[in-house]
Amino acid sequence: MDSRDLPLYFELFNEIGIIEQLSRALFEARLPNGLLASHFAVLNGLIRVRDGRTPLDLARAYQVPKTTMTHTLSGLERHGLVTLRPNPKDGRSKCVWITPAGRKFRDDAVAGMAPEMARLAAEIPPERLADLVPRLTEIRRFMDADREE
Amino acid sequence: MDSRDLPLYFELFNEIGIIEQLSRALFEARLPNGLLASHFAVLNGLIRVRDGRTPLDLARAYQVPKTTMTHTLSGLERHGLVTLRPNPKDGRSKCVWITPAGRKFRDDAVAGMAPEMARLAAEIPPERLADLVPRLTEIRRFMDADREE
DNA sequence: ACTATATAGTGCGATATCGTACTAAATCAA
DNA sequence: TTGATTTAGTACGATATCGCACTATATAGT
Repeated sequence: MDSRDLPLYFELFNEIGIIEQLSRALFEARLPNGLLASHFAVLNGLIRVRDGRTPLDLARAYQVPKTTMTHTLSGLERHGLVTLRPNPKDGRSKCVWITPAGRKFRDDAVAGMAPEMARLAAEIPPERLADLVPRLTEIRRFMDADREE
Repeated sequence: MDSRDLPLYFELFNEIGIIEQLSRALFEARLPNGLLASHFAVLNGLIRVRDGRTPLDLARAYQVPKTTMTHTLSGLERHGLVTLRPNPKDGRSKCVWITPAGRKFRDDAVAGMAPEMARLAAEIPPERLADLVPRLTEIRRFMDADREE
């Protein structure tokens, strides 16, 4: 790699970091009481992929230490948004199930974000994202795979 | 906005969130002792833009509460990487200056990341970023401006 | 000038994140 | 089968992040 290209890669991650911070702030401003983006992300994954997965599966999916996932799940359970049951296939493990309240909470959060997304869409139309998102996915996939070596 | 476009925007922020997490982990793995990405980011900004700015300026630049910036700066000062001096133009305020040690620390961190960036560059060549980064910048600028209303 | 308001930084408490170490259960090795 | 190793989850402690409230200084209104 030409060393003159290095700043470009730093700039990429810099922009991504700032957007992440802004989007998280935007998001959390619409979530009630003690619930954060991390809680929403887990609920969202339980619906988008499937529920019944183990805490460790979820920790790997979200790239967080398992202790962090334990903490996040305990918060979700305290709010009645998920239930933890023993894993019938492994006595050490548990399975995470989303509750009706959890599903409603997630749907409401998504609906609440729609106006914000519409404001962004007015500036950046979907056609421009159709090209952008796959490129980010490509980068994410590579980094995710690269990490495991 | 067509409601069918909504998932695309969620996917955008989802990808950005994951990449941010992976890049931060990659980055912090290369930083010594008690120093995190937040510390590096501040040092980097003091060099990229200029030093001598106030803590509040920095807090705004990085979209963090001023209490968080106070904490981050105290950590940097404890490690001798920045110095805080009274602001000659405002008795309530201070100015943040990077030290030679801080400059060296930042340069070393950048150099240490070069191999990681090179691995990414082997997969995603700079030509593809040349187009990607400005688009992210556009989104970031809009969100940043939108936030202040 | 004097008062009211706004602003810069910090102390403090609450919660989040994460590393280390531990327990219990599963798997592997012989 | 038995003992060693691996794995799932958690308890605990350290630090990060952030909101609230406070002090000191600056600015605006009169």
